[in-house]
Amino acid sequence: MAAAWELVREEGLASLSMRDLGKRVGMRAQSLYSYFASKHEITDAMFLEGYQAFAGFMLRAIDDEQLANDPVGAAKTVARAFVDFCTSDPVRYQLLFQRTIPGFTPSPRSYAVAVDVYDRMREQLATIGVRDEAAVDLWTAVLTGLADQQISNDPGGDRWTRLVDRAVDMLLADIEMNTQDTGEKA
Amino acid sequence: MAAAWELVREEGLASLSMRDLGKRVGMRAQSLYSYFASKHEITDAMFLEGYQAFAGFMLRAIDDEQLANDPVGAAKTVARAFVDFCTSDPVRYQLLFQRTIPGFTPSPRSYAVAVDVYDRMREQLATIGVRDEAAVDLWTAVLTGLADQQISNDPGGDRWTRLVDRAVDMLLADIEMNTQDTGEKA
DNA sequence: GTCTATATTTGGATAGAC
DNA sequence: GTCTATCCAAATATAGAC
Repeated sequence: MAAAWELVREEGLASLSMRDLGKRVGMRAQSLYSYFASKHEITDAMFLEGYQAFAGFMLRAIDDEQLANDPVGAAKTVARAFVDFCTSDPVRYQLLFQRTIPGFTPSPRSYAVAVDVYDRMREQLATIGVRDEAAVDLWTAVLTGLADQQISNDPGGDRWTRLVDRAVDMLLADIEMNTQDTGEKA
Repeated sequence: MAAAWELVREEGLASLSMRDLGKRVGMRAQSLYSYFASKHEITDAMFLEGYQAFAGFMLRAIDDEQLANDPVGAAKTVARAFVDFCTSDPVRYQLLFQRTIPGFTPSPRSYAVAVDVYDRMREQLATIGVRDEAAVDLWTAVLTGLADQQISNDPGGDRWTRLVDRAVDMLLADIEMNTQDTGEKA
């Protein structure tokens, strides 16, 4: 798996081949079939690993103390964690969030894990005040947009990532304005 | 070219092959080389066509009257035009804005056209009040983010595109707050 | 578990006849 | 301009020896 990640970071997701992977780990491509039944299984394992890393990274990002004492700061911490996760590994970002690998569909098992991770992310967003569907969708769009522009147009730089805090202030102001206050406690 | 667009919309950008394209236009793959020196030339021509369509579509989107009488409405018109252009043809979006086609790099000539189009877009953004670099970058990130989520997670629907007007209000409020007013006229 | 040998498919591209 | 014939390369995958 480590060799596979190395390779796709060097050559791109679409260029991963059994031959290259075999060479990288010091064997023939055919020998890999003792470990994975197909190339698809390898990609699927990477997909799964990526989502597990995502969940771990995001859940470690904030602690209860910041959440209680500094909700806006907590929101920024979460947002920065998300964008950092995306930009730190563009190929992983492409595999997890863009799905542009020709012909790849995650297995039901991996897909289920991904869905579960999204559920936990939604819970985390709720804790920082991003609750209703439209707010979640806008939050997601803005942060993936920043990550995407950063990766596409200024790889390795910070032209877009440095806008994350500003974007969070913008989003929170918008959410406050657009949330129908029912007068009840949440 | 029309057949090539058809094919990539059906099968994806990466799956475009000379054989398929030949079949679609009623000839052998080899005969296509009378028209294009290579497959790369075809992709490059699509890239160029895409940017020309983009420029035409965006420049037609607003008229001077709306710009003068209703600046916020004009901003929304421009934003909607952009997102509509992106979501109306996901494959073209991928070719023009995502650059994930394995091995494709636009020719200098096509690239120059793309750069020129971006310059004109920046001028258009300036007319609706999006002027300094950070504002342009944030605007771009938010709208590509919406388009991207729409294409990836709700193709054919409107879960994200319906947030465009709200996003523009959000952006304009943010830009007004973050622009250092020098006290001079622009 | 790893190898060699091989099957099979796919796709870009060229040569040369007509 | 279009065809047939062909070359070449890359890639997944299987069979079977060791």
